[in-house]
Amino acid sequence: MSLGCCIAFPDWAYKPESSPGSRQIQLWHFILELLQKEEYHGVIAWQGDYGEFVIKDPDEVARLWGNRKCKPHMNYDKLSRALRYYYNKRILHKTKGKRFTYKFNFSKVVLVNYPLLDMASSPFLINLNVLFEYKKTENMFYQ
DNA sequence: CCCGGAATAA
DNA sequence: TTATTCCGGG
Repeated sequence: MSLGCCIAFPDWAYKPESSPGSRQIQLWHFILELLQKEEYHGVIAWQGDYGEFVIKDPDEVARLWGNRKCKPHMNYDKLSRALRYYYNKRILHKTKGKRFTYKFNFSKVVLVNYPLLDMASSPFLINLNVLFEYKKTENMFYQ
């Protein structure tokens, strides 16, 4: 278990993208990556309910994402379409009425993995469970 | 802005 | 399969 500035991630979550067998960086993993770093708090940050985040600078997030994926023409319109594909996959959902605001779906995973934990008491454990969901999505890829 | 269909790519 | 691109519609 590694400890970041304020969020704890399991060690497997730090496996480099370039390691053999690993896929290309996924958007929602990238989002978590930005959320984890202090220097991007002016661009994207946790805000409101647990798992809820706000894209404060959509153009910049799109630019960063486009930069990572070598897609220089990336913009928020296209990035948000990719985020919308996560709705059916139950990775994300929209916080209606709040501009540029989305929320990670982790409640179910919390119940599955930590039935006795109080979600409201530990933000970093919730983020941990987001990554457990990731592990499930990736078919235990990192295990 | 936000939504989701459709075509296409890798 | 996960986006990317384009886009009509609310």
